[in-house]
Amino acid sequence: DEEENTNPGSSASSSSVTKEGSKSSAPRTRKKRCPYSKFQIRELEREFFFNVYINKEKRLQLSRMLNLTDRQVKIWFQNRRMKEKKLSRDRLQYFSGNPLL
Amino acid sequence: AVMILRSRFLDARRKRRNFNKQATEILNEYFYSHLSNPYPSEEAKEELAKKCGITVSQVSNWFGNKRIRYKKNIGKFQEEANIYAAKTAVTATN
DNA sequence: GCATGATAAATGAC
DNA sequence: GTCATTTATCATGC
Repeated sequence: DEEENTNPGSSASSSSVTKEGSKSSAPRTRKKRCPYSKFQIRELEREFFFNVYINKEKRLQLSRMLNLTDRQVKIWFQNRRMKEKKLSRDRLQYFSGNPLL
Repeated sequence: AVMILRSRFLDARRKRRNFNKQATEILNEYFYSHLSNPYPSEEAKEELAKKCGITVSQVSNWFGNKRIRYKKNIGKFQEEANIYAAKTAVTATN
């Protein structure tokens, strides 16, 4: 069930140029949200289990393996840490009878 | 036992349940009375959460969804906007 | 069948 | 780095 990620421009070695190579620092269109595949998530989660903070070396290695950009892996770890924090807050609230009342 | 509870909790994250009508009223009242800047402060969120009987995260989710869905189709919410505008106008005159 | 709440990528403030 | 947020997607309610 592993549909590989057809990331627009991720594999392409050429077209990573900002449009209109001339002067206009164009208001870059926000990158469309692209859900990651099960395989990508598993590998990211596996690394997150070992260290919540990933170093630059492993980040580059992981980005190549998963066909993601270095920036995407970095942001994934940031979001994942926020998710972990939220889960902790929710667990606390869940097991305490009286959170905010 | 704890593991079962924990797993059930994690699975229940996405088990959506609609808010009751009163909570939706309160949230909409705030949203349409702050339409120019529908970004409640952290304190305002906590108070809304308390009044609505939901969590602060749920308040944030509601405003996030409301802002973008309102912006994406203002016309669809026009009737709703008029209702709450009239409601707040009445309370203002009293 | 969409409305709605929650979550997952992506951005930007700080 | 954190963190509120935007946006699209997901999963459910009805």
